[in-house]
Amino acid sequence: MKNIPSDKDTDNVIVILKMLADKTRLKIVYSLMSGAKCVSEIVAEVGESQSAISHQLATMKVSNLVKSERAGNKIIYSVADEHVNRVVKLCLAHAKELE
Amino acid sequence: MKNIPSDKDTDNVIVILKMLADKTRLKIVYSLMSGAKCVSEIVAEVGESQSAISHQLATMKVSNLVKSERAGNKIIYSVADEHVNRVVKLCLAHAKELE
DNA sequence: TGACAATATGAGTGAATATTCATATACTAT
DNA sequence: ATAGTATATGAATATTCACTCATATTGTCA
Repeated sequence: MKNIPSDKDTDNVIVILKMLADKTRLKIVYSLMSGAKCVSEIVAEVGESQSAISHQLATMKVSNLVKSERAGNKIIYSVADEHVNRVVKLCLAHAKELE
Repeated sequence: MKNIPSDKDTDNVIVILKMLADKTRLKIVYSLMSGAKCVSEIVAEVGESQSAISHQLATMKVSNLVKSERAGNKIIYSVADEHVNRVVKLCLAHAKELE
């Protein structure tokens, strides 16, 4: 790396990496990669408590990994940024090669 | 995501993401992305203590992010896997878009 | 061999954070 | 209004982990 990234860029990189580097949050992203879902659907797919999922969704939203929108009774979450999908897929390719 | 990744793949994804999601380790990778370097050079570039860098290099080696080779008095570290470079670059592209 | 340089490592401490539990808020339908 | 469903949130706890300090190891050179 010739041009060392700025501290600001570095901090932003760390935000997205830290968000994805947790099993619960990564599974949430897996779940949302096949389409937007409400919280209870995510809870069912990921298999953690409603509270744990809700807490994580809140931090992921603050970190701009997901966005949300109300639909009546429910809140629909979706992946906020195509980069998130690409990072996950790239890491999965890496993981496959380790097999 | 139609095919949910296996637990094993997921764990491996988390390993690489967790390794990169730390400022000291990310700076080490930045440093090594411009070429292999000995520990004291990395210490000088990253600006953390020799002990801190050495500890981190050890964990990064166990996690297969870097590899090392002795050259006389010194130990030369380098990035172990092209995926590492690509993940970092992709995240940097993401960071730039946030500006 | 002895002094020095480069790197590694073990123990201890402090900070960050993921989950649980209990409860609050917001919307729907009767 | 009331009950019920969906989601959010505050506090407390437990765990993880990055750094420091002190010291050990390994190699070089005179």
